[in-house]
Amino acid sequence: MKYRPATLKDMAQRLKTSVATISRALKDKPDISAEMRQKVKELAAELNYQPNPIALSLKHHRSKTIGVIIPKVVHYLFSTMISGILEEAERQGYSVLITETNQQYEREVRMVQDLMHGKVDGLLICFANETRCFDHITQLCQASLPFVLFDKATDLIEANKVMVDDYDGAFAATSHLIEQGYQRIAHINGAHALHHSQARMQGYLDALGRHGRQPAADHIVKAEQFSIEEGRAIGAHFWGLEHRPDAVFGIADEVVIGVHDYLKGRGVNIPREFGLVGFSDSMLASMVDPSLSSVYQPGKELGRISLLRLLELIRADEIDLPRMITTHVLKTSLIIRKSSSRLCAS
Amino acid sequence: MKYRPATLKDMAQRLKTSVATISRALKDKPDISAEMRQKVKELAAELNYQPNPIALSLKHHRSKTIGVIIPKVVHYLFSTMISGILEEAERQGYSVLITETNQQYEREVRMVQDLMHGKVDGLLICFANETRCFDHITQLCQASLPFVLFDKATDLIEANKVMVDDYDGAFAATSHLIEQGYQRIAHINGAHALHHSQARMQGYLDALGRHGRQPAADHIVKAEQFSIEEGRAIGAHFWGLEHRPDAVFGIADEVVIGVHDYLKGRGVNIPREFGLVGFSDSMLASMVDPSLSSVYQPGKELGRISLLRLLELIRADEIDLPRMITTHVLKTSLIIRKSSSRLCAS
DNA sequence: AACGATACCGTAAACGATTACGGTGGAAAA
DNA sequence: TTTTCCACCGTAATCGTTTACGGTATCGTT
Repeated sequence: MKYRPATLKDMAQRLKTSVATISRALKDKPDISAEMRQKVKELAAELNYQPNPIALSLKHHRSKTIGVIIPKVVHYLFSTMISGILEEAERQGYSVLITETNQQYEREVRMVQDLMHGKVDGLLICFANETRCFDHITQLCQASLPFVLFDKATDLIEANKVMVDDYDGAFAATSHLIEQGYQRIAHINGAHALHHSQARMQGYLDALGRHGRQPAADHIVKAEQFSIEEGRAIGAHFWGLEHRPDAVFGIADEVVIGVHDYLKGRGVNIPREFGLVGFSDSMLASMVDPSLSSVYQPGKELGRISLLRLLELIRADEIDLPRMITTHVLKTSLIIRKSSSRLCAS
Repeated sequence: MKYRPATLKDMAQRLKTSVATISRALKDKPDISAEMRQKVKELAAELNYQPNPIALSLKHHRSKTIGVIIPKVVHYLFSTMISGILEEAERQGYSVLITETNQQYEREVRMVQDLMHGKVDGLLICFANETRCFDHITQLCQASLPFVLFDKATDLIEANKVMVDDYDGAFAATSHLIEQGYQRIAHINGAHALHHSQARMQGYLDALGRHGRQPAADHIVKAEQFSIEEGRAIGAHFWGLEHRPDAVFGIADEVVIGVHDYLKGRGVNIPREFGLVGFSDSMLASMVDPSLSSVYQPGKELGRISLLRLLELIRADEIDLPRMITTHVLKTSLIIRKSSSRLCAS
């Protein structure tokens, strides 16, 4: 026999009154006698009454739920961002619906469309690496559903964004390698359509440029999966070059650790013969030996800020304020470890 | 000017008919002329009509959403389980609401109670380490909301569970250390109220027992946070003992890696002087040097199975089938790496 | 005594969808 | 011509809440 949670109607019948009275008594609205108010509250407590959130959603046109679309869950930075989102969402009284695209564009589109039609009050989107076309985001705008692009975004579209300062982080990382005396600094980057790939590449180039350098063409390679495995292959590529680089700044820790692992296997001395700097400061960075220098991204903060920005948009809609489009940029910081500390190590 | 998604009513007005006709036309129910059906479908396509999921939830008393309560998101095994849940949920047409307890009992209780009242059709719960009292689960039963305990559970309560074979994994790990010739095998375990701590401890003890051994009292320590930091302290503890152990089997990779790190810092040779086996086969295990042997847990599969079991319960409720209480146990497997391979390494 | 004010409570519409039921029209059967 | 029957469509209830509005009783006022 299935238990059914108590409703206003149930209580109205028990007290031989109307649902309106019950509702007002519980919400301390006027026009209710003290006596009635008490009876209702006692009954509500006895039945452990809780207003049905679905009925409320239908009435108020808001579900107090936001959706998160993210490429991967099993990923240090992404899960950290999720954690930041969850923490702040709980504080703000919102539930969080999470979907994982697995870096597939087609799933990303499907998930946006699925969440668009009333299930959530707003969307937090982190693009898949594959994503090149942004029609699904245009649809979102047309549906006037509030959303924020976080971490991964693009310049090709005008929208609210919360990101880390990729350019600055890359610039700092490359400058650091230069200061440590490395001469031929290579770069591993990603898909060009994504803002952060582009920005990190630019930071790398500008840091070199400031010192009057230019990278060799084959010293810049584009990663696809960003896996450790792929990193090993890239390491082999670099090591096999005639004009071999003596350092690498890579766009993601995993792929740099792959290079790290390959070089270690070849008996290359890190950091003396070869310098390495990654991006993200994942948990792995401090665990590999020699430990990997990396650009720290404030993942939790990024999640938190993204959610807060989304709630701003949602609340602005509720009171019919005009929407402002902003881009938040969070500072990165370079964590220097052994893999690039040639001067101290010598 | 806020855009409002199209409703049945909107379409009824445009076509000068009733909402009932629209609804039936779209769902290919009888009693609708072919002509009308086509007109409706064309309009629906034009307006990009999607039924409001909230209205459907209210009508059908089910939200097609399940809730997941998990201790941590930034955690290899947990996030892997989440990924498994998400993948299968999408396949089954369910949305997933995720909350993070941060290992705090009080938040776990709050989240169960929050999700209990209609927001979700069922709950997937992984206990926090702190959890000793199970009144909130009792409440869940009373509310007759379907739920499944996964990974972390307890024998103190009768409920549907999906877990890995902790006992077997611990037994295999300890037996392996014995075979490798280690003499004084210590153990790091966790809170006793949790099933998996208990089972792993028992597997450890039984494996020793089968070889006629008994652990020294100070060779079994209880971890609290399961952090790398705590592991270092535990490593120091073991190393400082008069009757020092020569191997450790620990209940979680992180804490064992802490020991690993401490010993490495002391210049201890792993695996020759000291053997190590962890539990979970986290990403770290293969990355540390020497690599850490660990008991692999099929996290993704565990998430998948848990979700499928929950849906079974939900669907049984819908057609008023009696509920069966079951416990699923998934096999673990020992991944042997360098940290315990003394025989090969010699 | 008649009227107005106040306190208290019920009725009903609304949110968006589904669905049992009733009604209307026209064509075929009697 | 009348009855029957089917095709087609609308009305209304329902899910659980909120809330504008209307109604009634009781009191005090003139």
